[in-house]
Amino acid sequence: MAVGIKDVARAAGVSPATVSRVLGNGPVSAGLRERVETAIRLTGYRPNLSARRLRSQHSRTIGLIVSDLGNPFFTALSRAVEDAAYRAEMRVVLCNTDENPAREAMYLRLMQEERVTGVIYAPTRRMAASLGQMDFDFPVVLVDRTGPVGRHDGVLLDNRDAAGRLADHLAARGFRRIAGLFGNTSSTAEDRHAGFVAALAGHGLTARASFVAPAVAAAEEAAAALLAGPDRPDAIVGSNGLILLGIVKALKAAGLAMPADVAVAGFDNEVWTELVGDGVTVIEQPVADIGRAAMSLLFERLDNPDGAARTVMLAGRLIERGSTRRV
Amino acid sequence: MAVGIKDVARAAGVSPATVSRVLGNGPVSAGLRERVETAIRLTGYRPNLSARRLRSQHSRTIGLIVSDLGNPFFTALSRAVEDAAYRAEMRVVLCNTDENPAREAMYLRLMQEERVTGVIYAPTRRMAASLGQMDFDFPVVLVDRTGPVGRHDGVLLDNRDAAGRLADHLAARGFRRIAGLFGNTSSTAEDRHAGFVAALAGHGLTARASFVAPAVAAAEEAAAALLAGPDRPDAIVGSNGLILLGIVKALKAAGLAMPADVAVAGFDNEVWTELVGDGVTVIEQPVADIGRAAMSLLFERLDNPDGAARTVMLAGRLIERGSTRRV
DNA sequence: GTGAAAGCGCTAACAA
DNA sequence: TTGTTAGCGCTTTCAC
Repeated sequence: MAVGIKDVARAAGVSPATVSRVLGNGPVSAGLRERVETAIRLTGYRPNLSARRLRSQHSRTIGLIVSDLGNPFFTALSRAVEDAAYRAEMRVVLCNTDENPAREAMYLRLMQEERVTGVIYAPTRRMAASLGQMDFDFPVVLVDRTGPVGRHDGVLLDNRDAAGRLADHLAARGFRRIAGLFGNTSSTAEDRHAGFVAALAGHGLTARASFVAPAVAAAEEAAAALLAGPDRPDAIVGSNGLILLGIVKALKAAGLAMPADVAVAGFDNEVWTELVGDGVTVIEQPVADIGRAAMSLLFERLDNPDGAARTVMLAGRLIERGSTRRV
Repeated sequence: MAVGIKDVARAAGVSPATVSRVLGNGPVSAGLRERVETAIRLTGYRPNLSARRLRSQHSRTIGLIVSDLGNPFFTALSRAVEDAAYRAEMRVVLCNTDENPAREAMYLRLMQEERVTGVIYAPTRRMAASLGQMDFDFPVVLVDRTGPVGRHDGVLLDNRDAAGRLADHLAARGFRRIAGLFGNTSSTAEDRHAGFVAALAGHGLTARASFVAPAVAAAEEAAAALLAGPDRPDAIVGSNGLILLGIVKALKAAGLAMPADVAVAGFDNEVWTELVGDGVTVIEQPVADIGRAAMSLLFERLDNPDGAARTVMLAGRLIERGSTRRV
């Protein structure tokens, strides 16, 4: 059998409580502490986290529920969150929903059963809608996407502004028949769509926007249709890194050049965007800041459960590259 | 307070044991089962997994320890593992070590404290070496990288063969001054190096190989040095997706064309590889198969703890693209 | 098929 | 500072 705290106590000639105190940095005299520590080493004792959590009634665990770990934005986010958690001596359990509401519901349930301390969560639009009726025993901080107003803390990019800047940039460069492909699962894509449409309208332009599954294949298909159809756009925007990738693939498949035939721009400064052609113009998100901000909000909420919900909004940065050069 | 099994029992007019049986699909009469189920719904009962695990002495949890979630290979792997786990009604806890042995040790310890059922693990070379002395209370299946021989089950790509195929391909295409950049943290990179060197020798060629940190920036730097130095190679190979990316970036920064100035090839069929220039020649790994195989090995090991250690080796697939076209 | 009782490994409350 | 005791929420005997 596994060695427990009692075995250690026996080996050190102390009571289990003393061992527990050593483990938890409680008040123990130096002499006993040392004896216990050697006993721990000798016996190869490993605490049983289930027992500890059950008894102590706190899990020191935060859940991070993201919609797609294949999206580098979320991998980067998870790294930031994990670093912050580690500094606070917390564990993080990482959950990947694949934009699937059923999986979101499952993980949300799991978080309750694990009795996590708090959750950082990027909900699909569909789940965000039901979030209003749900009750959790832990604080939830929304990242990247919004939920019901005033109910949860959140941190987001200023999506309308960023999308507007993208639109302004294209208009300024002389593009006129501008299309946009937006994700159909997130509030974020909606916000980007809204900002995009509004900004183009400000230039007297009408946006041709469609909503697609936020995945490479779906975006590629939609972009291909756009390129093959009548009145081919002279610029296409993608609302996240995956969609942008699909657009670039479709262009390549159609044998069209960027920006000579069609300009391209979008969100997320992924590594490949500076590699294809003369680079793809993108909005870069301050991912690490987003992660840190989410953790801060979570910790503050734990300290002060009854304060008003807060939303932190961060600005994106436009990186101009060859894909939107004036031709 | 949270509602527990006793509250449900009281609400249903049964004993806690009966509720537990309903929860665990134990033998309960249809009538009572229904009463309990409605009581569960009414009370909003959520099981406490810590308590359940403590009492039942099994966690139904498998740990997946990967070296870099920013590497699409591992994101894909985690998806495959999670799917298989889900089908077996198991949870997976996903741990990202960033190729950092200290983090590996931490997560390995955590897995023990969580009393996981088993672990699937991609160790750095450094940790793999110490793995021989370590003892775990659960089976460990190594993926992508080897450990001490005969000690753990494992599933790997046939790395020597795949690297050899890459070398053969380059030699056949007429490249002669061939360099390779290999990761310096994994047995896998070593195997690829060995296969590469051996195959080139078979063509009477000498490989110029260097080992670098398996990350984009480090690879870019090393590739830049290679390109700027005397006797510039006419082909460079990268031992994983991240390194390959660094090489391509360095070429771009140096204003060199692919394959006109330098041919490029490597491992991992990441999306961007078919996008830059006329595409990059790569070895594609059967990631999903690797994940599934790892889970199978794990489950079989749980059934049969004392069988001999097994290693499953899978073949890679060479995808020829423009980056190695004969010029 | 059902309930009563014990106890998983630990920490917290209380006493000394 | 240390030990004794109780009990976290659940599952698993064991009896009936």
